[in-house]
Amino acid sequence: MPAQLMPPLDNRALWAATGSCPIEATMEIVGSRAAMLIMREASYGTTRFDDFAERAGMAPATASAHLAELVAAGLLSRESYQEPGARRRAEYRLTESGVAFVPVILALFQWGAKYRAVPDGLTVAHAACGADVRVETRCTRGHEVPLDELAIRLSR
Amino acid sequence: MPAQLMPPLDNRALWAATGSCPIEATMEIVGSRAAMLIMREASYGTTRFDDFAERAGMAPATASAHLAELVAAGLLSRESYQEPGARRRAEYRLTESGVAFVPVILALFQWGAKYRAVPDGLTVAHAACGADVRVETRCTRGHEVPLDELAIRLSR
DNA sequence: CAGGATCCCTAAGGATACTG
DNA sequence: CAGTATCCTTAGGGATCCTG
Repeated sequence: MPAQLMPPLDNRALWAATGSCPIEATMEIVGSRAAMLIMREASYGTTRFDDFAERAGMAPATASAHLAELVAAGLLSRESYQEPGARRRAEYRLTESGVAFVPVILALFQWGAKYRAVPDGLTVAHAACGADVRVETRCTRGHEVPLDELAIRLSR
Repeated sequence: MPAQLMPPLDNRALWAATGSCPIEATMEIVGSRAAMLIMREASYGTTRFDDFAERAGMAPATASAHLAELVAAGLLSRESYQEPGARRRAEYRLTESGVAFVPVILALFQWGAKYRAVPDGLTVAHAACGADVRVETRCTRGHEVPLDELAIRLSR
């Protein structure tokens, strides 16, 4: 039905020219289910160790390992802080590159909501105006780009 | 630095209300590196078995297993065809839901290109006008939504 | 609360070889 | 070309228990 997306090309020639594939590089960091769920939680505002483990439904050891990896990869920051009179706590927050990762989460969310999850489920909204949010593919000239009009190329 | 994204909330209450998390549901299908790379290839226009295995750099058995899974999940279609005088071939193409998955690929691409891969690497362009393409978060009223103004909610 | 240590176990996936 | 079959290794990740 959808004819074809982009002319067939030999990607390996392209990857060879640049040294690495951005998608593969990304998948090396968040390619596991656990890492992606941690990023989901962080995107929802979770900051505490136990909350990550509990809400993402994983063992503390798993949460620990993946939180450390994501901190090392620069997507999360770990700061320990202490409110006066309380004990020390650690908190994990999205860094700038972590925030930049949110569109990935959103794209996964959007696809799953449409093709996998129950209808009338969750939506993501623009807090300021209340309207639903979706990810769009748009070019720098402002056109919304149909998915069959994408072309990959070397930028130089 | 990026303060926080969305007010902290207990997602489990939300997931319980709807039955499943769209992101988890999506990760069950394409949560493995191999499956995602197959989707990358399909998005680039690869259609033949051997090309998938070779370009995604995986053993034929692995390619076989994941192609079958993705066909079963409805993201790819498998058709065998026969050009007159030639032998039968099988070809895998994106279905409608497979095309809808492209923004995920694009978001991963965009993040990796910015934070992981070499600069001056690959870009994705709008074939019709030549300008670079990126994924944007935009609400239905047309605002481009800063990532710290997203709010998740139950749609009913 | 925020983990570290240990154990175990299964599934993902590479390598190699073979077939219609 | 489009796979199947077999073997084998590793990493992901659950369960449990312990600690500052």
